[in-house]
Amino acid sequence: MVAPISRREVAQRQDELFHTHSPKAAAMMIGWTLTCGGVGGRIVETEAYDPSDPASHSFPGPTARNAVMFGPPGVIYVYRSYGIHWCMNLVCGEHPGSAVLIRALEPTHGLDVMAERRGVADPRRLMNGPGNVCQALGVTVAQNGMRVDEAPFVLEPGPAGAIAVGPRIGITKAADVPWRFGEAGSRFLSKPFPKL
DNA sequence: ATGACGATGCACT
DNA sequence: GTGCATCGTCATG
Repeated sequence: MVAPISRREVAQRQDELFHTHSPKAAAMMIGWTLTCGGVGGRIVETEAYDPSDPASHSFPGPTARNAVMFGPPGVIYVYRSYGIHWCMNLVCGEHPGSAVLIRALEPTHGLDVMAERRGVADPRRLMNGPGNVCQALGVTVAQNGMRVDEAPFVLEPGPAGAIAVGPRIGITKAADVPWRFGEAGSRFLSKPFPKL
């Protein structure tokens, strides 16, 4: 066991994260632990979005849906995907309209709860994709705009292995921008990273 | 009022 | 690998 990190240092690291340009923040977040209501795990896959990026929800400017992306950093932006799934981002960056999509977690907390919510038992399938992450954590639009550093959320730094980088998934615009990040070799990724 | 689209996941081949 | 469910959001009339 490692000595627990102080409350003050957590706040310091969070503040740094919240104010880092999203592609760098997305890489920094790998290995951090995210839970909601005591349920969650280690972040192993993220994607960065930025207002200058045609693939970003913030690209067209503020609307009712993306409003929280343009507010203060450190809050959760939740949107509905394909009419079915919820996906969550952490708003963070050097300027408004930047966020990091949480794509996959390695389950560490509340495995039983997640298995029931997801309807699957395999730990590798609990949070392997942004829609599944939200289903496992119980996150919906009801959490849109909530701070990630306050209940029911907990976000704490943690160690990570080598970081893999690649193109983002499921987008057609700016599909070549390498703003997908993950823990290399993790068994909990939504998809493997393309080899170099 | 209406239509096109999508930062997905799952069933199926 | 392909097909598709399903609906909020936004652009248009």
